[in-house]
Amino acid sequence: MSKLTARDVAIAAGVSRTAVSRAFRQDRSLSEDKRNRILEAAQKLGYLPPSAQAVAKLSDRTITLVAADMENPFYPLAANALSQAIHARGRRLILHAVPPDEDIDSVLRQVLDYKSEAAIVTSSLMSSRMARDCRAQNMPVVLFNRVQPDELMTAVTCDNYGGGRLVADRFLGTGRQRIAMIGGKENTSTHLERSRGFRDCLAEAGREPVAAPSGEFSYRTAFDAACDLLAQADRPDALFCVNDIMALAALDAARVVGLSVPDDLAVIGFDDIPMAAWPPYRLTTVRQPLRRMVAETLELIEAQLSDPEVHGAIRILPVTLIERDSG
Amino acid sequence: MSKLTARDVAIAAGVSRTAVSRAFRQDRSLSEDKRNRILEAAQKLGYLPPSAQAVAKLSDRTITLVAADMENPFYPLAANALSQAIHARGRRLILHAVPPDEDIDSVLRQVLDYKSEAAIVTSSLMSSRMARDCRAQNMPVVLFNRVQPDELMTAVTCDNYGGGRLVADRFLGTGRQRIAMIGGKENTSTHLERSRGFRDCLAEAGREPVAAPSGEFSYRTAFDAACDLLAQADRPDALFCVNDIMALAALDAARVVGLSVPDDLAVIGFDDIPMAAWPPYRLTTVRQPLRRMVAETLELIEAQLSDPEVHGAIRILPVTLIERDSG
DNA sequence: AAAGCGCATTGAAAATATTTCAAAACTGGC
DNA sequence: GCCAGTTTTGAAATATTTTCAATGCGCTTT
Repeated sequence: MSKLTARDVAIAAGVSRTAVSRAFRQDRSLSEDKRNRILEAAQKLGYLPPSAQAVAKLSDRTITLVAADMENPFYPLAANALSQAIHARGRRLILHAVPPDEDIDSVLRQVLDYKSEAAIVTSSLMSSRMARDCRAQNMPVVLFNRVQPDELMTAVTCDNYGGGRLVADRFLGTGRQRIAMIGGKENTSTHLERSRGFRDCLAEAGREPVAAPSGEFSYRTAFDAACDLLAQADRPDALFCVNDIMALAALDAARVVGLSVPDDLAVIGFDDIPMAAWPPYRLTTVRQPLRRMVAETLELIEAQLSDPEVHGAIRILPVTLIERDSG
Repeated sequence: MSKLTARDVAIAAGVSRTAVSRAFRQDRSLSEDKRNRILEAAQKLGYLPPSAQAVAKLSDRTITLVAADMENPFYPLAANALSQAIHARGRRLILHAVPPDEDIDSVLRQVLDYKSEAAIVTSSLMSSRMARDCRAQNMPVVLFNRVQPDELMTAVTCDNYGGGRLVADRFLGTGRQRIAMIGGKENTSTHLERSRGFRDCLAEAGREPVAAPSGEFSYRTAFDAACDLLAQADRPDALFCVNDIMALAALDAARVVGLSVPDDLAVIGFDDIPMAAWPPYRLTTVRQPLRRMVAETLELIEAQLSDPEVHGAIRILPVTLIERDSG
């Protein structure tokens, strides 16, 4: 078996040797159609030109994490857990920070150029087109803590819907009368799933939230929203905040207003960040199984690396209600 | 001016074209001596072989942040600020997470291989040898929030020593009698400088800390240390914690013990993380001028990129005492 | 409708880079 | 000092990349 050269690929794809060379550079003078045909043939044969080999060598054993929203402590926490697990498996992690207003697709384009072994995306949604491109280049992509309506997308997430239900259940079980929630950013899957579970469970008991302002996942906005809510005459006596940072803000607001927790007001959060356990808060919250989520994510990546046909797995991991003192 | 080829480098270095090609690969069949001579000549002429160009193109306009210790909220905060500033300048950031027990040198070796434009290092110390290698490859390295006794090292840090003095000054000015501190990890420059400033200023007033346990920069350890300290009969009435996370732990400990802040106990931290301003804490603290530190860091990188001879600048930026309610 | 123009695409040939291979230089025993 | 083995080297062979002229397609102009 002689060594594989560009000529072999050229013959397989029915083009000139020149075209093969061009397909691997950003050279625009090649029709999209032809390039795809060449890349496909090259992949089947396992051919890489020297320059691509140099790049591939760099990216070897490297996993890219695409993350935005590093203001929410859950994400540094997740990044840290992923980083450690990835290092433990003899790989390295590079993190692409997504600027707040930047399109995920443009970042993933970079990631594709870097050709790391795989990408983990914790931020926003990606276009189906980009998902297809990643698959075409054989780069596994796993959405972390996000789901997306795409048959072929792989994702790991906790049971956000079930978590929302757990909270509603608990409020109902402890006889809360005026149940409210503070939501996150409207178009995120975490916000949508958590509040849907919460509302569904309430609805089954013939109830509904008395208020549901948005806290935009931020301390400051949630603090203001909670102050508003608690200043009203018919203030809620139970408050579900769809993440912990907002729940901590709600507890602080309750303190400012002079309410006693959990007697006057029960507060439950979501995530179980370390601060939730701190003495002044002792926040009851829904714990995301971070270690398991990380482990599953890496497993899915391994699975996709060893068999490129594997797609579309969505792993939803169970959550637990951590009962502390706030509700 | 015709295009530069391997032949030109070969002539300049007095070797064959083959040798030039070899110098740029990991090929071992080339004497160390000769390889260095070739690489030097190539650098002077500005020659890169195609495969190296492909790699260089990837790294173009990319700055690497080498960070560990993402548990301390100051570092995600700094990473975020750096990320935004870097993106604003049309570059991108990749972050190499350093596993807790891993050697910074091995990580920097990777960074060198990736050949990004520059590196910012927030974690631990690097060896002089590595610093030399980075300079040899013309990659600027700026230490962020770290200093290191090396003539040629570039660093940006806040005035940790001065900040320590500010705190001591304030405790003395408000008539505190039993002044203590909780330190961080012993061998870090932030811990050393902050506590040295604090101690020096006390010493000038003929005083010294009544206690100075280590909180290891972590909430949990600092909380325990503070509980110990405050349980004693001759408990301190003023406590300097060398970072904010530990100061928040101290405030929580004071609350548990039933002390009133700031009457029974003054607590001052260092960093001014967002949580310090939260209502239940209202922590008085020393603010690091994060935006300016970021701006200076990027300026130093620009300066080094445009003139490789620039080295050894250490920028120490002034800190401010943010007076809130805790001391 | 036909000719003309500009642009994208293509492959042969030229230029360049990489690998192979055999020779030369060096090394460390004897 | 001489030999066997290893490392280092450059000429030649092989591979890749770039250049360049040719082709064809779509659009405008006549």
